[in-house]
Amino acid sequence: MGQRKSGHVTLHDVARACGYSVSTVSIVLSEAPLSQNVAASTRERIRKMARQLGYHPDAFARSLRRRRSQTIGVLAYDLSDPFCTPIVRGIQDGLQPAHFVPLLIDAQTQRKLFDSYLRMILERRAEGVIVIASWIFQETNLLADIEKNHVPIVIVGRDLTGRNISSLLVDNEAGGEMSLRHLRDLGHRHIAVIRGPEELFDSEPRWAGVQRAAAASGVSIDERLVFQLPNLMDSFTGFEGGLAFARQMLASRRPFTAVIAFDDLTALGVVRGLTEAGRRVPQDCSVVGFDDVLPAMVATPSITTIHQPLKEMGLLAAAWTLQAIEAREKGAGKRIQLHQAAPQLVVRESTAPPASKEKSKKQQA
Amino acid sequence: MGQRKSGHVTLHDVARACGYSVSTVSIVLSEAPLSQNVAASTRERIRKMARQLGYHPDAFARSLRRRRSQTIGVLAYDLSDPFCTPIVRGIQDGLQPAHFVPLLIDAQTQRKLFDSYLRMILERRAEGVIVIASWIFQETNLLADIEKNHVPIVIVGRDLTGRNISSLLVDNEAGGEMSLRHLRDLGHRHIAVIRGPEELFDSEPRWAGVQRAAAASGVSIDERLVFQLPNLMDSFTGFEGGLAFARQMLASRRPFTAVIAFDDLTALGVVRGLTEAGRRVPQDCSVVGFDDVLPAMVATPSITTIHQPLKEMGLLAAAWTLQAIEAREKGAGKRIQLHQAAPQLVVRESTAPPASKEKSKKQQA
DNA sequence: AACCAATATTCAAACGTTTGAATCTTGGTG
DNA sequence: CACCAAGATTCAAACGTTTGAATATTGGTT
Repeated sequence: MGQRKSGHVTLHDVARACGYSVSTVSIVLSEAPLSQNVAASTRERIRKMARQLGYHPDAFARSLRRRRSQTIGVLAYDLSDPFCTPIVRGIQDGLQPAHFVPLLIDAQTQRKLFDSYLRMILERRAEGVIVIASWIFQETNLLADIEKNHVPIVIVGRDLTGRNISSLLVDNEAGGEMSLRHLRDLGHRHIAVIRGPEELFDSEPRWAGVQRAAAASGVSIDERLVFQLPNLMDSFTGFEGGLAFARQMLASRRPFTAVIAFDDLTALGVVRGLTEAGRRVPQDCSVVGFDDVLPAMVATPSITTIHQPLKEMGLLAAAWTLQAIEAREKGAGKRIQLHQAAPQLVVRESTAPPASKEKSKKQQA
Repeated sequence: MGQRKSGHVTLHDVARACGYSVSTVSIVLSEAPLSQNVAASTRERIRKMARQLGYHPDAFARSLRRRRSQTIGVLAYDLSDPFCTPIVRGIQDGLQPAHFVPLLIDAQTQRKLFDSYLRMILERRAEGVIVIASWIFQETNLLADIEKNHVPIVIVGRDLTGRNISSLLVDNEAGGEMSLRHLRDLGHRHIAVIRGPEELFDSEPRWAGVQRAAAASGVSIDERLVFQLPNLMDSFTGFEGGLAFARQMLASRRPFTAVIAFDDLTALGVVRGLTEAGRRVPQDCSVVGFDDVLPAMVATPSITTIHQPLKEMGLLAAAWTLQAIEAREKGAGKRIQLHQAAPQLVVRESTAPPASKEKSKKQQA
């Protein structure tokens, strides 16, 4: 009935329907400070009518006028990677109390999409941007655009403080250390390592951590048992890489009793490869992953891994973004921060002490 | 430099900078039909200046004026469920060519969040809504609101055509049949079944399919080998349920050589339970899942399952929504549709013929 | 009776676009 | 030289809000 041209009920409609001016209605419905001055009876009447007509304020008009979008762009490099979703959830939860909404989109590991969606995010006047990144994010040209528009940006999963961007990631090196130390404590001495792809930021520090812990605890790592995943990678090539390397390792007949895989999917690939060849995990060979994503938890044996506090990282990313926005409003200069979240060793079923002391016997069979 | 009060470059800025009126600049930059009448030289000049200043049209102002948001609200019941993400990807891909953007949010299986986010979607004037649903979506009050605002809506994962909503889901019954027939063809006769939670729409038809195929192929299902998952469920309780039931089945000492699990996570739980008790999959017991999500693929043994064409379903959902929007513009009445996507059996490592004992030996023939 | 301070409500301009209608240039034609 | 049709550009109103300033309505003091 009250609907004029647009399919939506507007302030105007409500005003006309209850005989007050648009201003009054607006003041009441948006609970502006002035609404204290509005007679309680009027308030009641207006509210009732609004409800009755099914009025919802138009976010566009409101944002245009208030110059606030209440939106944070969230750009995930690959939503189907189980790594992303807990972070996203943390972000959403962190934004909600401030009445901000994430504008969440999936770059599907394609640079082209990434770019065009980033532009879209700017056009929708996001007040901040959170990028969940990995290799996809190495160019700076878009950053320049963002900077030009003074939109605060936080990146999770990479350290880009060098390019003046607040960054949030797990302490990869500590995680690497943990995995090696765990295996060492179990008694392993012949440990294979599958490093991450060269392009991926996490690869280097994890490997460094492993090496450091090895040196510190007197374990030497046989170079011939160190592999590296190839570059192009969606969450699935990790699995395939793990599988391929496991086969390769076994074929080389070089003895090893444990594998440190770059991430959980890689670890699962390794398990597959070992199982294929008749090696049992963990009795014949231990495997440890990294990330602690769902598949690692529900596989049998479940994968011992290095847990990343993903949800907490998402929460923090949201908090930083909001606080950067606030700072900008107050005219405060922007402050770039870095946080390395503490990883945590989660011991599950895929690791155990190495078989017996006569290692070669069983393993070469 | 050109930026006045807002942090953003506006049409006005561009106009002033190159000495044309706002209208002209708008016409050129938005490639309106009138822009054919604009001298090529002016066009060039304007474009160049826009680029130089870093102008991006304000989506709010544009949407307000054009009365189009170019946005489809996408409400996922649980983004961290690996079931959701492929659908989301399909939706996003289906929307892109039409220059629509999904406003994607995660209801986290909470009705309260679901409601408040749905309102938010309406306020942001989404031109359509796609709900990826399961149990969470059983009330109609919100639907009424949506209807009132004439926003087309499509639901994927449930049949709500009864409530006048276009629905898109897998043919659960066919899937159920497939899983039973697969096991039967392998020679299994003692098959346990774990049904889905009662509240979940999929549960019933899958079970019906299993029963139908059983009847048709002369396999009888022992009622005492039929279980049902409890109601409250995030994607993880499926796993726990499977594990619990596996233990229970084994404890009952009732013989069975295969398990049909409600979904992949449940299947993985079953595998865990069987393994715990020393039963090998598939040599001692076969397990089949449903959905074909990532964890089923990367586990060892990989899980034989019923594949849902999730991405295609997402694409179709997007197409339907867009076409409903178009129809509404043309004043055509709304048409509600139903599609049951064809599932597909994916044979992997978790199923095999039953161990050849007394009875099964004969039946293999 | 004039004045004041609350209290209650409305005006009108603005946010950044788009677009139908209006205006201003042209050069070409009769 | 008056006239016209394109061709090129601009006017001005609108989209649905918000908000500082203005106005109208009270009853209460001097």
